[in-house]
Amino acid sequence: MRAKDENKEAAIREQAIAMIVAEGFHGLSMQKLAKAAELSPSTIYIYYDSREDLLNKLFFYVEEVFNRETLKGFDARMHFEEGLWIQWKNRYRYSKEYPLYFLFAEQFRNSPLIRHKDIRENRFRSAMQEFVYHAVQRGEVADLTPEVFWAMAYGPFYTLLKFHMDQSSMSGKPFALTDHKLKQAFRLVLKALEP
Amino acid sequence: MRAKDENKEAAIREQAIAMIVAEGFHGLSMQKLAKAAELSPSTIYIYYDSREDLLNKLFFYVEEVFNRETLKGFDARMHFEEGLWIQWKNRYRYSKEYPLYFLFAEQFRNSPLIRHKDIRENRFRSAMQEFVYHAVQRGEVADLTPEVFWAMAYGPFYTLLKFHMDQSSMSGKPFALTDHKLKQAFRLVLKALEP
DNA sequence: AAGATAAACGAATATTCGTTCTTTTAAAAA
DNA sequence: TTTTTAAAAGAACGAATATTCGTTTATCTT
Repeated sequence: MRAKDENKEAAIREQAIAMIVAEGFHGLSMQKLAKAAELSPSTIYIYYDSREDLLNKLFFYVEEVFNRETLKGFDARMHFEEGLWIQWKNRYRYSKEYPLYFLFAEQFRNSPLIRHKDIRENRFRSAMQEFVYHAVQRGEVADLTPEVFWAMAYGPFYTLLKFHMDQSSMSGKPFALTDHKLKQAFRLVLKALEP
Repeated sequence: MRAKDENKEAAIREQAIAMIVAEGFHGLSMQKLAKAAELSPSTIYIYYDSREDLLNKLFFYVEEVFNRETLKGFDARMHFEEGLWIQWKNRYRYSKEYPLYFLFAEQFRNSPLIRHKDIRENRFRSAMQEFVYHAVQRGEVADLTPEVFWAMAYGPFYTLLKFHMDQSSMSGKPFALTDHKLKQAFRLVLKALEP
């Protein structure tokens, strides 16, 4: 029997993500995708049951890469400052290495597609919860509702990151996120979160 | 001549926003919209040149309401703590009074549609810039890059608000944003931003 | 080398899309 | 009341949509 060409699955995935980032969900048609990935429309259906199945699998794949990259060098028993900083750096690095994945996930997260599934639970890892729990025990960080903590610890970071990715300009020139600005914001967040 | 029924324009607008929030941009078809607004597809084209024109006008309308609501009771010469708190409360109130508008705008903002236009500039009002400038002069707040300031001042707020709107659950039960949690987060933000 | 099997293809399917055409209707102007 | 004019309707348009069908092709097994 003829062997599956695994390159094709990756080609479909990468082209689909690129198309969605460039033109949105309605910009992804199976025929245009087939043309971009240089294969027949029907071939897509060998790897994915349907358009909806494709979208779901794209999201799960991207989320998997995100989780892997985000946990690199991270340990739940780290001191708070070190652990949170690693999280920031990992997420920042992820957005630079996989910018299309990042933009795709943001688009997905803000679309109603996600509401029809129950994907959101996994977003916040139990490793992070454990990390925060121990840091609170050690008196390294204020004891807050999980959502308030998350909002303080990551809200500023993601706001900066999205400015950067969208090349938003608050005044004149487009914003570029530097290591210095990232560290500066991090210090402010630490200040807010000290017990 | 026959008079325009202005109710129709509003009906089209509200139904379109509801459809987009419920099913995404590709969930908005002119024929389904016509059915939902109880009129003929061709009637839509009396009020809007095309589907794209409709989407643009929806966004501008929603942004206009947002700006109006957000500036209520706000003055650029207010003291920093009072002014920023009014901004938080106004935006919170807006999200409660116009939840569909809020969700629509979030979806629009994270889609590539917005990249094809140049809408984003207006997002951050000059009134806000003036407000921050004076507060810095008076030594009420740290002097930061606009983007870093914005990320600190609004990042946590919007993260909380989106948890609330999406009914995300970080742990067990769905999150509900209370006045108390809002005030708590606000105090933490003030702490981070003090000079 | 021959046969088997699934990958891959490209054309064809029915449906839905945005938009326009033609006709009817209602209200303002005469 | 008659005329005029644009609002509103609904059927119809071609183009594009997701998916499937029948056939061909490549590679593994025998």
